[in-house]
Amino acid sequence: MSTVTIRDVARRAAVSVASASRALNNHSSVTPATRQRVIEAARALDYVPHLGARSLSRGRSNTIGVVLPDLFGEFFSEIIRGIDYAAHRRGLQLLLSNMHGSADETELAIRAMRGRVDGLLVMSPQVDAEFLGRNLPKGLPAIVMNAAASDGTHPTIAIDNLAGAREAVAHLVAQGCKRIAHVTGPRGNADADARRAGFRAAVTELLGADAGIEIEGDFSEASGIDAAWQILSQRPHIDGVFAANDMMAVACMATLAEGGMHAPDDVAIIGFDGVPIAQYVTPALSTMALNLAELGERALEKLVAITESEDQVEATTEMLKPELVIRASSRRHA
Amino acid sequence: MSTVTIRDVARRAAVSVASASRALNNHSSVTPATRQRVIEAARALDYVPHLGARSLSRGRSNTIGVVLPDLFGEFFSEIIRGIDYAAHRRGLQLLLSNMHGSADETELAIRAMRGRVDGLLVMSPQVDAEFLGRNLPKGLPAIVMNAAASDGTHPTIAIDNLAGAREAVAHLVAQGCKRIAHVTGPRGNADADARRAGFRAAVTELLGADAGIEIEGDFSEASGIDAAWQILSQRPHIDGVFAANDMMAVACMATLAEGGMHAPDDVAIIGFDGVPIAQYVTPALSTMALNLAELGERALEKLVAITESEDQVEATTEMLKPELVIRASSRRHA
DNA sequence: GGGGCGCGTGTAACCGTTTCCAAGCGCCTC
DNA sequence: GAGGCGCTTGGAAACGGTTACACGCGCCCC
Repeated sequence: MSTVTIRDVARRAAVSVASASRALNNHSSVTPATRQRVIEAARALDYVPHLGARSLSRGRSNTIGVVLPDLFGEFFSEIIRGIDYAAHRRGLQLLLSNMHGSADETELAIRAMRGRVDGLLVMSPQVDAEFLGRNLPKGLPAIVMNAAASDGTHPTIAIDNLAGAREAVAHLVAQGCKRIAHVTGPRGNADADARRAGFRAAVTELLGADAGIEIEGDFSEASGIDAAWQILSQRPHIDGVFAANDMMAVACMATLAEGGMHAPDDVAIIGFDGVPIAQYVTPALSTMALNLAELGERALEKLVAITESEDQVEATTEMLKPELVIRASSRRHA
Repeated sequence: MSTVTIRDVARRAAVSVASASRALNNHSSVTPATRQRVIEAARALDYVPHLGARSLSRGRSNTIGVVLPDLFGEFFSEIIRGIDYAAHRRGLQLLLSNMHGSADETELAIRAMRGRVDGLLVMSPQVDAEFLGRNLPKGLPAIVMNAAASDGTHPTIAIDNLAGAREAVAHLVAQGCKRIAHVTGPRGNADADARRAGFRAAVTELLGADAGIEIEGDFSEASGIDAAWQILSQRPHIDGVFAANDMMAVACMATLAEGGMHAPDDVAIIGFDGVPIAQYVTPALSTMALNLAELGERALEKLVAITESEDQVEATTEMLKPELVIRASSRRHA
């Protein structure tokens, strides 16, 4: 074991551990001579401070915890990238936790963070505000990303799913679609539910309630394929598809093409999220684009801000608005 | 602060901290009655153990550190997913570090792990074995993923880039390609260098040295686009492209199509890595597929194995062989 | 020339757990 | 009835750092 402690360093430099600690941490009031001796001793022994011990005594760890519902796919990897980028700039480490879609595990994951992180970034679209309020440790700064609703005590950064979904539908209608299918996300998922609600509202308003049909999906590639088969068998024919995420949109579009329905001429298709893959499929996928890396980055910055400010933080809610990106998959030659 | 410690619990249950600790950890020899009292007290106070303190006194953290060169793109997110999957199964946490492509940061990242992790997973294709040998803490179990060469003391899991590149070229030749371009990865990157070497060897052997040209890339989307412009301006025309990763292949293929060179008829294209996106582009991209999630998973399992076994571990090297996946982008109607 | 002040250093307490060791206690056995 | 054993419990020492506090010393200033 690289089990050389600060005591060894102190002994070799012939000073007390206090001085050694001070010298190594660039603290005030250490003679240049002592500092030099200590640093040399540390180098000679190849001393590396034990960060666990340090954080125990300092009361802070320079680490922030990230609790995500999953690690699968570009959606989350983009968010992590944004978080990491901001964390790196501030010299913070990331402790990652994945609750694999279950509320029990969310609770577990959150508890496992106690005493190891200075703050928490929680994204958990399937638990509600009440749950978070009950489980988030009292004194630990936390940012809730994209929750069903704010619990009223933690700042929140959420995606404006409702507005996004409405805009997606409006776009399809503007392209001339008369009968639109919505491939939904899983029930109970806050994002999915909000997108569904936006779809319903917009369709009812613009075309009448009968013009919209919902096909149950779960954000997965497989469910996008299933949805395509259902669409192919629909009568009268569907001429517009709004999928609750890009992954389903991509898979659905490819499968529809196999079945003879080609975008954009036979059917206009739009997704949600704006993950990188969307621009490489053929035809390129229209989408309600989110800057997920920025979402992660902003969440971390916000967390740092409340960590550093002493005074009570107010539970503000920031909204991230999706941006309509029109590509070939929904562009009608009108 | 949720600053209730085990002392508070002990006091409320009217036992010593020792007994409290034993009760909470399901230790041997605590009366059911005491255990009950302690557990109730803990619940009443909403006690959550301070894991930093625990790991200090226990000498293990139930956390493993992951040092990656980057967090960008599907390549790494797939690896992380695999690691997470295996870690989750064993109740381990993940401390993530990103060295942003620099050797200095690698050193920093590794040092920042001391005292917080029980083992290390290091992937760092741009540093050599000597560097790792110098920087990896002596007593800390570590697995090197995909390094230039083993440092002889740490077990290694590496990708068989050489064989993969040869197979890719052989496939293009079998499709009738006579003049093949290789869009390379960045120099100094072990994976990139090995793929380049494999390309050279295979081209020379199968078509003669003149049949191959190398176009410098850096694994990024942008460099795939640049490469396409160079290919479009080549005389005589290139009829096969082997890109050092899928991202460049995808971007290159799309740009070539804009310039009038369509795969697979005008040019056969194959990538490397087998990231998910490859199957959704049009035409679907042929690739040398790696099961990256499995790579991550195996690395973690191996790490756990050496962590648990007392005896000296031998520095074995495991090879992950890429698998040729033929899709439309390289399938000639021949 | 003595009191005070500032500087550098050391001693020891502390962070929150776990765990070694010793001690109390009841019961069985010889 | 005493010795011993096993079970439960508590005190205290770790783990490896940081830091409050005290202390010695040289200097300046009145």
